[in-house]
Amino acid sequence: MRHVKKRVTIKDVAKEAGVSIATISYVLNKKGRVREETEEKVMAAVKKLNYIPDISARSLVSKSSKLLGVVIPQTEEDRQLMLNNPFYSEFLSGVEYCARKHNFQIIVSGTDIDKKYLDMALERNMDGIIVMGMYPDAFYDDLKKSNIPIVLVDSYCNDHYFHSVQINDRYGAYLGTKYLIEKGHEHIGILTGKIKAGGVVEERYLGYQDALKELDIKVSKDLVFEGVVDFNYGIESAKDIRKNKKITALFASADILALGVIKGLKGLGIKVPDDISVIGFDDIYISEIFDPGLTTVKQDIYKKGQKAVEIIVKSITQDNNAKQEIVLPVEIMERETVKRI
Amino acid sequence: MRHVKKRVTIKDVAKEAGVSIATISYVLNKKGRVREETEEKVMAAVKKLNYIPDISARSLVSKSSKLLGVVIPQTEEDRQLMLNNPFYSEFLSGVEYCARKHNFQIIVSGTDIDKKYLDMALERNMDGIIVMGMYPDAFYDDLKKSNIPIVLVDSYCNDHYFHSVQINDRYGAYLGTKYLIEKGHEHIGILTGKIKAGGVVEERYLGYQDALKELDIKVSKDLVFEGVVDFNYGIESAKDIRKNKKITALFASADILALGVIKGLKGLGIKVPDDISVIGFDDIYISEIFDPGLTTVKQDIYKKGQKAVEIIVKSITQDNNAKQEIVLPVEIMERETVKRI
DNA sequence: CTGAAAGCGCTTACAG
DNA sequence: CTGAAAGCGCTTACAG
Repeated sequence: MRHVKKRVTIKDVAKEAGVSIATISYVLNKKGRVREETEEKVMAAVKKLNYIPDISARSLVSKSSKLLGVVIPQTEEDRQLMLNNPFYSEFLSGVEYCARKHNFQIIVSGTDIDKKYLDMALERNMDGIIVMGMYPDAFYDDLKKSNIPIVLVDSYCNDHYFHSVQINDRYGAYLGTKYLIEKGHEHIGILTGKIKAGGVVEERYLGYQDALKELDIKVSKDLVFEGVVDFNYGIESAKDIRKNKKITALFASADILALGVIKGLKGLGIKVPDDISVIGFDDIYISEIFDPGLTTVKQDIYKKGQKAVEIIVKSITQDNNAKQEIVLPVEIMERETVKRI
Repeated sequence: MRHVKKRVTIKDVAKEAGVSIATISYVLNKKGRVREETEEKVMAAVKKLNYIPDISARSLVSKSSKLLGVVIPQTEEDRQLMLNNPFYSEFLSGVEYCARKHNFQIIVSGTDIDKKYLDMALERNMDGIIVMGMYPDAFYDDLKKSNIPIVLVDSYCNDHYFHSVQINDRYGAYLGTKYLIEKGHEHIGILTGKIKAGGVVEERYLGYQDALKELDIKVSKDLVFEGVVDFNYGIESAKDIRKNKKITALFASADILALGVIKGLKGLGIKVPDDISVIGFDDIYISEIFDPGLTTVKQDIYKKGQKAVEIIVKSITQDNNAKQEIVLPVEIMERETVKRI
């Protein structure tokens, strides 16, 4: 073990300033019951000794840690953070920046979706938890047992016990699919992750169906390409998509899938948008970068992160524990991957 | 303020198990001086009461927090985390995963590069700090004052006081440029971020020069396109690059720049690799995704994160404070953006 | 406006 | 093998 330098404590400051430790604490916490003259003495001593408070000690008595937990989904195979999907990176940027502005720090982690995560939150006296994505019901049950403020992001967990930030995924998918229809397409495939009850993926699938039904277009099973939400599945799916010669357009329920399938299609000699049109969902950063620029259903990912933090900050500072549910807007972002036919 | 549930403490467990709190602590910390029978009683009580230790309290006495700080560079304009550059996301995934395996949690943040960050590290009793990127000298001076284990990643801070993980950027750039030369190119431009003394960007610039000099190719100023390391500068630079009609190949000192310039060039009707060849550096995740697949100088970003954590873990567990400096290998990853001429 | 003191929940010599 | 007790560095009633 390395040698630990002796820490300058509140006692040292008190001695230096010639006051009690209580006074130091009052000044530092701006309780404002101290004479200006005393305050100056204290601040001088703090500066002189380069005093840095110990948050562990503070947290031990105040029960507040200025720590926010951020749970990011993991990839299925190797349980790493899903940060290779830029959607999560952008979200995280928003969270970090906003947290920093509010003097919170964030602990980022994946979780094995068991009670362990909650234990960690409790161990650390976390002031709040931002949970991104869907987890098994048991996870939410555990979360509920704590009374740490929790905001669920992109969760269709039916329980309205938690704060939440989300978009209307179903409506967004409807918009995207309808956009394709308006461009003259009738045989529209959907490229999607595993459709599980109550998740974002299912909602987007339903929105796709809504649009087709509205126009009396039959929703047929051989239009549905269901796999994993990652770039590789996008590439692989191209082979299957090619088999259905009727398809002229694709609604990809995530940009990362859209990007993958465009590459896969190209490998097969099928051009986007000349042969097949593709619309994505999310508007991640690289969708604009990508060539061709991806037409997509845009949501403000960064803002999502920001709002999640603000909800927690508000629920900590304010007395009322009113549940906050925010639904952010979506819109079509037209670029180069959809052709009118 | 929300009401805080009363916490189950070590005292409660002690009472339940009919032993002293010291014994509880010994069992939990596996100090192994407790009878098996007693241990069982303790574990039963822990389980029954669902006891969760308070890390703040533990940290207060043990001076160890099981917390690792991770400093990620920020964008210049808006001071957000540079997570839109996938390079940093991938690195972060590596760090998080490895930290989790070792029972550490990570606090991710940007920093305003002043003493503040160090203060935070001290406040939190962080067990280690992973610093990604280059900062002004003063920052390192501050870091040195603490005696928290610190590992510098991709820093050419000359001070060998810190642990470090890096690659040989100069050699990598040399390899990449030489690859272009071997493919028959002579007029090779370089697309780069701001060349500052002592940074990764400068090293890569030097490596580019090394390759040209070796072949007696003149390093001329009108081959250097210097801007910001982001996608947009890549796009914008295309206009300038076009002005130099002789250029047949480009060494981009970061994939994100390569991707941008390919798009920019295409907008100008210049095809890659048919009209101009491009090689990047880093091999970020989307370089493979990108169409055309980007030929690049590959480094193992994920492993970089992993190694950084391992160094810290080792320096904490082991007594000796031997400095560890790891240099990871680089290699050419051939894909579709370089043509033989 | 300021201070003495209790207490937050742990770990760790020390004693037995 | 186990316990009583001190102490980590703070905050916060309470008293004056």
